[in-house]
Amino acid sequence: MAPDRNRRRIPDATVSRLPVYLRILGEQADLGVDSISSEGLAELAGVNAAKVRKDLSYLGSYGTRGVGYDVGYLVYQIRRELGLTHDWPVVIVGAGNLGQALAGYGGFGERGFPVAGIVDIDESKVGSVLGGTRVRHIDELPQLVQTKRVNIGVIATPAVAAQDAADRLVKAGVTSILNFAPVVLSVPRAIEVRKVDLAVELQILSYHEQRKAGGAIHAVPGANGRPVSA
Amino acid sequence: MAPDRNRRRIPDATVSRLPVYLRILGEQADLGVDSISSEGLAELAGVNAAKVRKDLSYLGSYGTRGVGYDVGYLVYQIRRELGLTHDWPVVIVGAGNLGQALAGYGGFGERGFPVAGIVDIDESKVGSVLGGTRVRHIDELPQLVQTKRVNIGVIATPAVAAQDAADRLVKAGVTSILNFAPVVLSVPRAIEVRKVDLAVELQILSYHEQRKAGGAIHAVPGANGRPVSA
DNA sequence: CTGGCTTTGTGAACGTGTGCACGAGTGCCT
DNA sequence: AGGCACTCGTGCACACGTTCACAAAGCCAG
Repeated sequence: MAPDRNRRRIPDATVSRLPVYLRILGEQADLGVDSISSEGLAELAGVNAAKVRKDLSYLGSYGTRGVGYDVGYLVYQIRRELGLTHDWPVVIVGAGNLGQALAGYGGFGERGFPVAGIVDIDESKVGSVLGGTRVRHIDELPQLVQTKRVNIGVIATPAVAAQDAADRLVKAGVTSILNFAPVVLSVPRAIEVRKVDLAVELQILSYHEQRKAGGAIHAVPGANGRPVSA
Repeated sequence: MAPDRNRRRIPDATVSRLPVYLRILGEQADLGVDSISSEGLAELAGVNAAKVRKDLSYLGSYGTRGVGYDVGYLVYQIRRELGLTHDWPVVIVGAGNLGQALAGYGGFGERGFPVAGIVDIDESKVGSVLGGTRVRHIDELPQLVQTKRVNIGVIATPAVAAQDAADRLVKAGVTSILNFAPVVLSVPRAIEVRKVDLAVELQILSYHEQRKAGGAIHAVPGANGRPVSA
């Protein structure tokens, strides 16, 4: 056994599943479960057991053959790998509907992502208080990012304002962005961007619905074959 | 059956990109652009040009060599393939922070997913009006789904209530679910589920942040293996 | 201590997705 | 009319992700 194998370079697909394992393991720990098999974890996570084992193997060999994984230790290792050993304050840009909901949603702070601040470009929104945080003007962004050591920015602006928000975030020193606006952001290579687009998700569901209905759309009685395009 | 149907079976990865192309094409159309090359579209979508061409080829050969794609026609074809030729009313379960934001966010209706209704299990929330829609009690869900012909349900409840919400949606006849709660839902195979988990997204960003910092820090003593006997 | 049972960790096969490179059409210009 | 510049559509090779299958490793009973 090499003392420290190259545990680096975890596949993207695995990284996106680790948070799911982490949440489940936390729940199990709360239930008093202190050991879990790859199969048990797989069932709870809704994935294949071999996938769980391979995913966890990227962290190192933390399981015990014939027994399973120690829940507490695994939680610790995953948290370590995901960088969740300390909080990551986030700044929200945009105090509209979504920004308000995000700020009001307590889940962020609980999970290690406290809202360091909310900013908006609209003067009329500045000063109001959302989820215990006062809305500040976007010009205060650089100062906010620096004093609170914020690395992660959340864009909750309308589409047209999103690129400007991104530019400001990057300029202020943020290096990761979670973007809720339906736009493709243009940012320097070094900036990590993740996008959450509700319309896209719904349209994907629409595709599958359309597919199910594909043969027999109830709304078109008597019409056989495909509709004639005008 | 029409032989035309054989061409169906679009890869998942492509399906998830079509909405992005669609949005961009719509914007271009509004700008008066009536023809676009795969390279132009690729740039706007932030992807590879060959990927765009391959993606669009699954819809059929709707481009013109030497010229590009007719924007209007492509919009029509993508909308058709995604099943966006008519509206898909959605029902939102959970009138908390997120449910309110979703209902208040007008973007749904605009993009063809009007909010047919919002339901909550909490009597005290029933009756209030969000985004022009009155909150109803969850017991009215089956009736709502049937009268408004809803196929898509959105779960915006706390985690503990999500599975129950899913069960009710399925029972009411919904066949696609967009889940915002951080739980793995258990539903019949035929039900399409998509999950949006903000904490997961943030944790993925955290991983990358940790990684960036990781190279410099690297100050973990005794990182080799775990203690032999517990 | 030995044998049997359980579960991990991983090599290998398979499937999906990506990107290059180039043939095949298409329109424009001379 | 013919050549040329341009761009699509796609075969192919490679990268990535998933799943199977099994040896290695640990635990327990007797």
